[in-house]
Amino acid sequence: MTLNKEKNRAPTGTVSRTEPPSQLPRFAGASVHAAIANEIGLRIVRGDYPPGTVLPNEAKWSETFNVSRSAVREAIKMLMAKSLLSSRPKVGSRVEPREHWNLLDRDVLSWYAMSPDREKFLATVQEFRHIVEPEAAALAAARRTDEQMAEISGACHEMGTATTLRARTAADTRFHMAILRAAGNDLLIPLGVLIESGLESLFVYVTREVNDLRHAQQLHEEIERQIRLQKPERARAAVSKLLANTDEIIVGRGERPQT
Amino acid sequence: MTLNKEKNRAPTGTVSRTEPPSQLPRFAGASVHAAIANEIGLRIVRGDYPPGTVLPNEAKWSETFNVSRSAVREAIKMLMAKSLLSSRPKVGSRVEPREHWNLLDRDVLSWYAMSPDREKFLATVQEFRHIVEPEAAALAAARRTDEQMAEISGACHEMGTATTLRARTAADTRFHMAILRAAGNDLLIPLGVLIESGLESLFVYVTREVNDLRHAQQLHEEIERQIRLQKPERARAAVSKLLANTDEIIVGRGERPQT
DNA sequence: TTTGTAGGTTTTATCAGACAATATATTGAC
DNA sequence: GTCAATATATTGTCTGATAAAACCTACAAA
Repeated sequence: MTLNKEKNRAPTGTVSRTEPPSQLPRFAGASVHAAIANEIGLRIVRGDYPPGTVLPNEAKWSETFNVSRSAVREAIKMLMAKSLLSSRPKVGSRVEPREHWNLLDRDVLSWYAMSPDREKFLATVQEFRHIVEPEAAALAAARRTDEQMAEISGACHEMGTATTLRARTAADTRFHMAILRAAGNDLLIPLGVLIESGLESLFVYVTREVNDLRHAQQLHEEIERQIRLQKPERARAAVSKLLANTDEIIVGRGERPQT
Repeated sequence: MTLNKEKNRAPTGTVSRTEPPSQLPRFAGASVHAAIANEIGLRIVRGDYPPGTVLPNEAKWSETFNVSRSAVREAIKMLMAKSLLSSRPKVGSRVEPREHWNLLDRDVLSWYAMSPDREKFLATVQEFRHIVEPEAAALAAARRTDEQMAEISGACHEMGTATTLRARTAADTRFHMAILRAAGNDLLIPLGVLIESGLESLFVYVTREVNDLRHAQQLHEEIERQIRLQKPERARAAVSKLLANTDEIIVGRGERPQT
């Protein structure tokens, strides 16, 4: 679990036992390079290294985390793949301007959600949902297959019968993702991570009142119904209504998060 | 430029001069690992290795491309960062289901655009633009700063005065990206790659008639005007109209591409 | 003074070969 | 047949060396 294996790591000559432990946050089963990518990525998104800045070089990371250069390199390659970095010989790894970042990437999004301006982040995600989801629902109403409809209805029903808030949120996520899939445009699929991230943030923020839950459930069922009846316009409107309801919850309680 | 440097690559004992050259497509200045990531990524998106398939192992790639294992590993890490792959010891690198792919990534998108179903790809991109851009224009009309407006107007004007089709397309791209930026939602920015990709595909497909160009220019100017006048509803409508016009061009001439 | 050019230096890029960790496959015991 | 121990193949990590690229410096020439 902990890094710094202290294996056969005896420097030639003197044995310096003064090097700092430098814990690298690790999740179970996650590789070292993944942990490093997470750590550096988080620091970049968080703003520790503003765009244009040159990161510490490989050797430096290698010694601060007590890992090999190759592990660091692989981590850096991952961040390059997400356009957070670009690196060239002699010049080092430079943080790219934020316009280049792939904000819709799952990891980048999660780092964003962890950064100080979490609240602004949630608002941005919510607004984005307003832009995309009503239209997606309309398309879903027009093109859904029976199989896709079953998935939507199933998730909606699970939402209603879920006993824990966590289970409800999970079903909620499935519901909205199923709609995206039913819309029949492949490019909508990656946006599922936004819904996931948004609902998860919401989950942390609020514990809803029973009345809120009842009302929200009705709004969801209305969406399900209109997609089932294949009414694009009404499905679009129903989603807009649901999102407006979520907006209220956010502005109403976002002030006092319960983290 | 060419790979296979044939340096001090003399195997112990016999010298086998029978190994195939195995050219790896390289761009000027691109590193080996980047070239490998491109090649493997393209093959995956193209469908050579369907989701669920296990890729050849590191050693195999290493010898087919005549590069070191580390170069291959770094390439694979990049593809993992885009969720095209996941890999575990003993089992190998397995292609992830397509729902996991980050389709909105610049590279993945470009691989998609190179794959056989290019036409379907273009249609999907175009439809996605219908979903997002009208709303983005409405937001831009409501929130643009004077500086952002100058950028939009500038690009629009350049479109009108461009002498080559390529220059026009470049200005066109800038125009739409500027609108996305002016909309004031950071999550819209990464969608710029879609516009880029879509217009570029379009560029390959059609050489427009002069009348088409004149009409398209008017439609763009109408968008510019409504954003300048800060009329969200009219801006939204103007973008829808432009996209509908583009649709016609695609269905009208998409049948006979001029590649 | 300015300009060009040749080295020197720092950093990433690539290579090679070893060992560790892990998940599957195989074998053996009961 | 079931379960546990062992073998095996593949990625993960480490080390240390060399190559290539880009910036910096010093110096020479116009």
